[in-house]
Amino acid sequence: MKRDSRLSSVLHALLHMAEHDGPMTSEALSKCLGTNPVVVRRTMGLLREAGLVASDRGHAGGWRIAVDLANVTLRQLHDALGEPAVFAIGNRHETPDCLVEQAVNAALDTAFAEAEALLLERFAEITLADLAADFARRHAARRAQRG
Amino acid sequence: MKRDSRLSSVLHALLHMAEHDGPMTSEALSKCLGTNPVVVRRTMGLLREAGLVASDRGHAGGWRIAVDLANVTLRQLHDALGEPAVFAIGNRHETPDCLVEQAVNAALDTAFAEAEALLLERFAEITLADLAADFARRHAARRAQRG
DNA sequence: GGGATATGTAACATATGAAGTTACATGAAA
DNA sequence: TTTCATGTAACTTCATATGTTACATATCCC
Repeated sequence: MKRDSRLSSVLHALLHMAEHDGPMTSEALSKCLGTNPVVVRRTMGLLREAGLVASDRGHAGGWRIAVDLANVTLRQLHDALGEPAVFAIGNRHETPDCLVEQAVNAALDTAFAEAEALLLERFAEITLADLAADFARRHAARRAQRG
Repeated sequence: MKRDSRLSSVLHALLHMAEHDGPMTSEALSKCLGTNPVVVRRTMGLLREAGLVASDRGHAGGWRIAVDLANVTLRQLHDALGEPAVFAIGNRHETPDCLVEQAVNAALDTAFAEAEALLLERFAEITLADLAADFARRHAARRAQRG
C-alpha cells in the first residue's frame, strides 16, 4: 500500500519555513521536499484552511507560518490534513451481517481504537517548536563534529 | 490507500472452521468471506507455513485448524501473514540527508513505534478462543432476542 | 486404473488511492 | 503591462491489495 506522507511533508516544509526569513515559494519548498510545486500548494492549502499558514501571490509572495510554533501540535496538522486513515490494516466489511465477522470486527476495532488514541495523544504532545529545537540540536551537533 | 484486510479475513475463516465439523474447502470458506477460493488458498497458505492450519487435497480434503484455539493469538496470525505494515501514514523518505527531515522522522518514528507496540501487545492478549467465546455470546443473545 | 474433487501456484486483470504532471486562470508587485 | 506567484481542474503514473483464469498435482472412492 502506498503510504500517506503528507504529515511528514508538511512538517518538513514548516520547519524549513521557520528557518527561513520571509515567505517561501511552492517552487522553493518543492525542492526542499523533493516533490512538485503543485503538490506543495495542494497540501499547504489544507493548512491554510486551518489557519496555520498564509499565502500571498505575486512578487515576494509565497507561504508563511501564521501562528506561534509553540502552539501548533502534530495533532492539529493531522486534523488539518483531514484526519487521514491511520492504519493500513482493517476490517474486510465494516457492518457485516455475519455474527462471526461481527465478533472479529469488535475485537480488532477495540485494539485499533486504543492504538490510534495513543498515537493521536503523542501527536498532541509534540509542537512544531519541539521539532525546531530538536533540529537546532542536530545542527549544532553536526557543526561540532566537523570541528 | 487500500487496506490490508487479511487479518480480518483469516480470523473470520478460522472461527467458521472452529464452528464446523471436519475440514472446510477453499470454496466453502470463500463463500463465508465473500471472496474467491484462490484468495483463500493464498492467504491460508501463509497460516499453514506457520503451522496454524493444515490442508488436505482430494475427496474430503480442505482446511482444518492444527492447534488449540486458546494457544493462538492475533499477534501470531499477524506474524504469520508476514507482519504487514500497520500504518497508512509514514515518512516521505526513510533515511534523509536533510537534518530537518531527520528531526521530523525521529519524532514521527517514536510516536508510530509506541502505537504499534501497543497494538501488537493487544493482539498478543487476544486468542482465537476469546473470539470464539465472544461469538458464542452474540449467538446466544440473538437466539434469546428471537424468543 | 480412472474419474471426481481438492489444493498449489503462476500469470494476468482490476480497483483504489497517493502522488506527480500539465495547463491555464487569477491576482499582486515592480 | 510584464513578471512572478498562487489556485485549481484534469489527467497520468505508480504501488499494491484483491480478484480471476488456467492448469498442474495430489487424494479418495468406485
